[in-house]
Amino acid sequence: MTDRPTLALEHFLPYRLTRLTDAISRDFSQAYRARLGLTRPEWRTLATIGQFGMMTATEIGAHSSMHKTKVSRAVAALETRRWLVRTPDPQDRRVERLTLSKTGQKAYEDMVPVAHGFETKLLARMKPKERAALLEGLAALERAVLTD
Amino acid sequence: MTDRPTLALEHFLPYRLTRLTDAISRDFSQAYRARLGLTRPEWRTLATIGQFGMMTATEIGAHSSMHKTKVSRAVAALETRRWLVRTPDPQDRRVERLTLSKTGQKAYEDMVPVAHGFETKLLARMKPKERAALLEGLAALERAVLTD
DNA sequence: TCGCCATGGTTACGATTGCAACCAATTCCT
DNA sequence: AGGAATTGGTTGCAATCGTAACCATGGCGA
Repeated sequence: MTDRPTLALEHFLPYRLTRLTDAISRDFSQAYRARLGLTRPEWRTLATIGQFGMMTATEIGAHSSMHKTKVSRAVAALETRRWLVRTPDPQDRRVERLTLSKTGQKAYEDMVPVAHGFETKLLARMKPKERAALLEGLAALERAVLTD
Repeated sequence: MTDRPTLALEHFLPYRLTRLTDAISRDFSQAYRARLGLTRPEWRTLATIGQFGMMTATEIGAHSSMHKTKVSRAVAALETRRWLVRTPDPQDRRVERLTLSKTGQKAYEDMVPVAHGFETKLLARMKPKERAALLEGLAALERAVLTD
């Protein structure tokens, strides 16, 4: 009996991940898109500068896993919105030092509890043991995928 | 001491998921894109029909979590490639019954071990306990997110 | 110092995407 | 029976995205 080979899509790890990720980040983006009118790259840029303070565009890309064109456009959009200020680096005139404006900082501080709330509410729907398993498994997968 | 609120992006679940998913499905899509010249929606469509046999476009969308326009375009592409055949449903003339052609079936059968191999190799980089944790955690997250 | 490669960042372009509008066939309601 | 709402599927359009090309500046070796 040579069965035809089959693949159960619903058990296939890459598929499961994309489906989960699509659903979750769609839900989450609604939480801030409606409230702040931000696109996802803009949100990430805001989150990264908010977390680290002054940064360059390249650093933002490295830390938020975004392509540099995405960062460039997101920075431009946030600048138009006056949430972000560029100042040229006196040491190296290729570089722009990016910081949040007062308004941008305020927006960031408003956003943080929304993000935490979203995550908490999501994890609250799982049992403590499942939650622990998820976090352990994700950390291990990150080690397996994102390194070396 | 009222600290400013901060969010550590690298610990934030939606971000971790998108980063992992991006990396993994980029790697995987290279495995078949190079070999078969398929886009991701086309791959999913092939995988879904291959798994279930005859299907309608709507069913493919439901089972593979794809928007109907994506399915429609993927089906058209696979049809052009002659990997897929449409036959009108005699009961309901709105519906197209979609099946793989012999060539399409062959491509599917070639693809299945590649997919399994990819997944196995990925999971092999984790310890058995981590692997178990990941699968348990993902299942729980699916329950939490994709239902009700 | 001069030429060459590397780096920071932007832009042009083609491809992909989702939304909404649409067509055709069917079902529902009265 | 006959119009209204639903469903299966396709297409037009605007927005988004990644690749590659590009510009400007800086670093480095001879």
